[in-house]
Amino acid sequence: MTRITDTREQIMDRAAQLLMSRGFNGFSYRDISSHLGVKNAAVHYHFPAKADLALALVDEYRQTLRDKTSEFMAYGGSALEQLKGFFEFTSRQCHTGRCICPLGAFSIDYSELPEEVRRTTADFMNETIKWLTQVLAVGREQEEFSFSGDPGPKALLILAGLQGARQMARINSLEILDDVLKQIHQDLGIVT
Amino acid sequence: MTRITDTREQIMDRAAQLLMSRGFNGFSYRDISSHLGVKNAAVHYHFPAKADLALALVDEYRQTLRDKTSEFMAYGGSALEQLKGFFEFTSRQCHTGRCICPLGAFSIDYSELPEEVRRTTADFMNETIKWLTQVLAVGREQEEFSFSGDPGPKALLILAGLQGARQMARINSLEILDDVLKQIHQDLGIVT
DNA sequence: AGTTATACTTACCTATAAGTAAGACAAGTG
DNA sequence: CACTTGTCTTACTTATAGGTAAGTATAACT
Repeated sequence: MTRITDTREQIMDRAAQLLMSRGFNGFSYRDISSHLGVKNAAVHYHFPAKADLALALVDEYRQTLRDKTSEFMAYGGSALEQLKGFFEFTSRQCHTGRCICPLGAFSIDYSELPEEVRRTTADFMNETIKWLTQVLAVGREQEEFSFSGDPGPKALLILAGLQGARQMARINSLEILDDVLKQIHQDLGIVT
Repeated sequence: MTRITDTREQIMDRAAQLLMSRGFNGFSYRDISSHLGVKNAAVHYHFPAKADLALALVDEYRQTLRDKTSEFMAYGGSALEQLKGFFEFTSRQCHTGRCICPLGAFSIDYSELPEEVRRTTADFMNETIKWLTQVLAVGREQEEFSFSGDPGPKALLILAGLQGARQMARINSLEILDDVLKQIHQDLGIVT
């Protein structure tokens, strides 16, 4: 009774969860198949090599971000709302066990990944940077928040801060992410 | 003619390099032994389990930091110099291929690590946070730099920013680390 | 000279990983 | 009805990982 691509979606879901909780080299096809109650080869049927799975995962993640941000990129809008949405998304992911960002998960094994995965991962990162840079520029223009210097490096610091906070939160506690988010707000002059 | 503990030191050196370039699960005893021209079991002789190696690595790293900071923690001093020393140390590590900070390397596999390694890693992180918090507090007191809010969260943001920047630099380029460092300076009101 | 400790090597073991080839079976199509 | 297509299972292969037990060489100690 399994619907078409039903298993495929389930594989993706489980893989995404595993990727963000253990890293790319931290889970195996067995972890996926046993959880779904299918055999190992079933996963290989949908994703012949693990690199195919990696590619699908990063693509899916990128598409999600694109859907959420494309409207803003095209027409502008409330930068503060975009920012808050992003922060909440990040926070919620961590609080549901998906503490490692896909970028973080892949960065460790980056040098061993196939070229296509590397390119897609890098593209994803650059899109994110570009988006946040514009959000910061627009938001300062509209006086929703303030900061000194160029929006580009500022965007990098915020993204790196979130990335690092997620890592540190794993070792210590999720409080660290909250503190870092609070500090980012403070540095942007956003009253909470 | 191998001097006492000579091989042990070489193992540590190579392991540290591998840890910071591939992550803890990204290298094997074989990677170490083949590089040193010894057999696999020789590494096991010095570090029976990989967890023992992990412990030694994080301990060594912690000791390094302790040596560099203990004087400051005891008597105070120029916070700006401490900060610059830390930044330069980080930057130099990345530029010599040791892009992944040990904390970052362990954070991915954190949940699978033995309790002792986890505790030591967490201790190391907390020591670093404590140190940077004090550096920030003293530096603001002495008007070497400025920022708003508590030193604690600010220290977290800076550490997380560096941590994240190292990851992002792996995917993109080392320029990202430089940009993030520049932005941190800017946000602290340090003129470069 | 004989014993002991150190620092290895040789030769294994077990577990698990990714991956593949071939077959089963159901649903739909000409 | 025969045939194809999509989706899986069974039953492997190959490679590598961490780890161990037993033996060897060398220097140091008594």
